[in-house]
Amino acid sequence: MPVKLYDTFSRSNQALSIPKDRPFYFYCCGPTVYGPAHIGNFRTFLVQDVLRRVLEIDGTDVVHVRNITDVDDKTILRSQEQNQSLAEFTEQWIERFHKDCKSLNLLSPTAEPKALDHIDEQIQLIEKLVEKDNAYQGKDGSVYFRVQSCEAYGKLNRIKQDELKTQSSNSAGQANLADEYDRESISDFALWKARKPEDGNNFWKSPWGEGRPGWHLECSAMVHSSFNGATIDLHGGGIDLCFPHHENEIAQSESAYEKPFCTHWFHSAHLKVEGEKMSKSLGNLYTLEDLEAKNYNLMAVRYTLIASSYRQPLNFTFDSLHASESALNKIERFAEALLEKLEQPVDTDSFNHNYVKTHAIKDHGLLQNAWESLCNNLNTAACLGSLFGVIGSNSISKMDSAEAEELLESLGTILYALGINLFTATAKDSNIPKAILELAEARWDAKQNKDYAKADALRKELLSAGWEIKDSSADYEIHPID
RNA sequence: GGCGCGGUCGCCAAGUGGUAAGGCCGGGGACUGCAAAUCCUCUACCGUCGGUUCGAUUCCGACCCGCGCCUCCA
Repeated sequence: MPVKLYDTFSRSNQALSIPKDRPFYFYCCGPTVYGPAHIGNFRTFLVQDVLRRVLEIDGTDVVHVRNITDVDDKTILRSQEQNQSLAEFTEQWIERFHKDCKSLNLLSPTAEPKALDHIDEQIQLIEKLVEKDNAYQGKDGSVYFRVQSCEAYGKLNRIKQDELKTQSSNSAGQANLADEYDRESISDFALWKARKPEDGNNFWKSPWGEGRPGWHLECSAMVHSSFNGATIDLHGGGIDLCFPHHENEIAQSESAYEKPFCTHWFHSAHLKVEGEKMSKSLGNLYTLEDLEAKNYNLMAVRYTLIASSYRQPLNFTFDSLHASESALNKIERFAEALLEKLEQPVDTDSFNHNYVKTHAIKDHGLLQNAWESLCNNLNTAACLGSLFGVIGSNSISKMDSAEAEELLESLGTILYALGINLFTATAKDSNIPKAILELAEARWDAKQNKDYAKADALRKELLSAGWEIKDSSADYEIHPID
């Protein structure tokens, strides 16, 4: 089934063209590693991850490259503040990023090139651009891309060059004026940034003197080297990268190599938190660590971040996290019921291993609609809607073992596409004070002895101490009240 | 000013030219000593005004409101 995706370039839904003679080339702009990634960053990476999974289930061999930007103003500045070498500094955040990716169940990219490992290619690219007169060295020693030399500049964002220049006159453009004198045109952007004192030891040699690569250039060079100079099939990133970053990538690559840079463009919308734009000052730049500290299941975080349209801004709220937890729970009950239908019942612990994977199935059975929704521009909301429709239809009550097995495979495939593992919520390991444990134990004893008055009194006492008791038939649990 | 997105039940959110999926919350019920959990069950005419049409929430136009990018940013 063809996978359709909204293509930013053509501004329309397009069936992705899958090459027949080679894998599908998918490049994503990855993180700049100057600190922990926040959930907004992860939204983009998660959406890309789901797309990749859908393609793979569909039988497409995907080469997924996601770079790491390990040199820029922020990484340099922060490393110096920490008295660390740039490499030392970025290494810790790369590790942290990998850890976070793992806990969100993101598949590892096929390759993860780092900008600093590709300085040579970047210099070669600049040389090419200088040679072809697409670039020049400015008065400050930096090398700039001559936007005027690229007729097609602006085609991704549908911006006209003459409009770009006039932008300096409006409020948004004011900041641009600062270093206008260094370059020919306000819209020219840096390919190579000349060394400055504040860069410390962080500079590299180039034909234009010491300095460091510009951000836009890094991606062009890494795309080129990662895919051996081929035109790539899909390029992804947050919507904010659409301009100027991706526009600049196109300009650099197409000017230098004289062939189309990329066929489809894939941008995901941003995240708000509790209705507000994420920002440090508002204290709402949540990291996974923050959410874990609040005892949220990271699978619910994943669910929240992928459950609605990736093209729409998403308002991340704690309400939505709770809703996701409940929804996940509902899916778990459904899976559990299916597992019980099997002739040789499988316990929930092995569910993910046995079923959440790429089954080689053509027919998704009851979940065919759910699957088709995913293929239709990654419509995860409709997919989940179909899934819950099946869950609510009570269709499993009459199922035999074989039918349950089949549905489990379909379910597992859909969950794999979404990257959702079930039954991952770990018992919240609160440190329960001894006194509370004793009270709870006393209450349980009273209940067993049918001394309900005493049991209820103890429950109340526990409640006022901030602890809640939940009974099952054979046991009880103690939870702190939020 | 330029480019772009959106306004659907209390919240979140799909969708279609023929009278609107789903999730959460809430109400009712079952079950349970109670509570929790679980299960069953209930609730919308789609921003405003025009137009096209046999018929529009879905197409077109205007307007109102909200938002993003145009500067580092997933």
